[in-house]
Amino acid sequence: MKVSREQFAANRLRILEEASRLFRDRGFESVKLADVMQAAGMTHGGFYGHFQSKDDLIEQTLAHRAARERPRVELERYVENYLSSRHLANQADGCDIAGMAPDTLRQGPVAREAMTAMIRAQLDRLEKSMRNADDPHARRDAIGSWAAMFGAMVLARVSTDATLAEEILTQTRASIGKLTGEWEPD
Amino acid sequence: MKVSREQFAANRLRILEEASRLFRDRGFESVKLADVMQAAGMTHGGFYGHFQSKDDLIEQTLAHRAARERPRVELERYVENYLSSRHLANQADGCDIAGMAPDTLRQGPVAREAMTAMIRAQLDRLEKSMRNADDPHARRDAIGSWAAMFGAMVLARVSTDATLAEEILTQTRASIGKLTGEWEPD
DNA sequence: TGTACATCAGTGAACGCGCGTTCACTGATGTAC
DNA sequence: TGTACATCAGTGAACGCGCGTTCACTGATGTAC
Repeated sequence: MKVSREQFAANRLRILEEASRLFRDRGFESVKLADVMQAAGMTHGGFYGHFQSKDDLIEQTLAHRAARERPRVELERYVENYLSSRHLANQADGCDIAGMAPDTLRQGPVAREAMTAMIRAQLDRLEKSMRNADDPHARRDAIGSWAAMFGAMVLARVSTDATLAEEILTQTRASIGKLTGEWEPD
Repeated sequence: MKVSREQFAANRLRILEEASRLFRDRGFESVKLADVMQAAGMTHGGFYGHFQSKDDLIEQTLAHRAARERPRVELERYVENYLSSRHLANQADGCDIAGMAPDTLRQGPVAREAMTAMIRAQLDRLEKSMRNADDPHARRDAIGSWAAMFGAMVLARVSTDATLAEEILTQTRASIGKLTGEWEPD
């Protein structure tokens, strides 16, 4: 049965949002189109009214999330939240880059282009949030901190050892603190 | 045609090594068993004489590489090589963790257990290589540095923008230099 | 040391499952008059 | 403002391709005598 124009547009957004959550949680490969459509409250046949293929969905999901406006952050709190047990466990609602960049490594140029835009935006955003934002070293500190945050989250999520995972998060937090000199100097 | 016992053992090792290179380069999913067997100089049918399944191959490949003896490193040079354009481009011969941890995120507990062992060994190795190895902060610096190195390599490899990729590597290198105080203090 | 035979590693064709994709159909939307 | 009809978003069964897995077969290995 046909739906209204507004409902059609809403359905498309719903698919993109549910896909984004599922992809972050379980990766592009193991998430089936039927899973996405079911999560969006439809059956799988309707998928091709919205997207050309699964690859197209992956690309559009990344582009959709990349285009999202994001608020300016307060750096210290952002780092704390990012490197928290809550974020470790909550992949579906967590960082798009931590959740999808590992899978995007194996995707084609279009998907990787969208992910590159997300990374670029994230680095710019962090740089502007640095206490020393006008300092020529702000960019270095932003990149170094972000690489460590992202890396720590991926390593901690791979780990089957909860103690090791927590240690990676905690020590990376301390390490960024030392790097940026923003808290707990030693 | 049957082969000698020695040849059989050699073939198994050859499969594991070729699988490791292919998996690092292209990931677990897109590498087909036929690709692995062809790289090892055999046809795909012989695979099941060595392994129970593709998942079994993935697990044994990780365990095989995790069991490898690794030389003590000279940290400064190790970081330079790790965060180099050469390592960026050369995935097949590069770091096992950078090459396979992103894919292992989506694997079962056995594979993730083997990857966890690799991460643990790598952190211990780096900690012992720190200039301040006896300092209580050595572990923090090792974890912070490694998270940044691993994260930077994955982010740079996802990037379709070569300039951004190089910037991530260079700035992360500088950032680790500042963190560990081992070179180029500012 | 040589011969006969059982074993079994590797071959390559064939199978079959999972999942992306297609398609005939339904019935609500929205337009023409 | 109401009615008739064309459009088309969504349904769910069916299709078919790719690739992991199986299997009958081959011929070299290695053991028994």
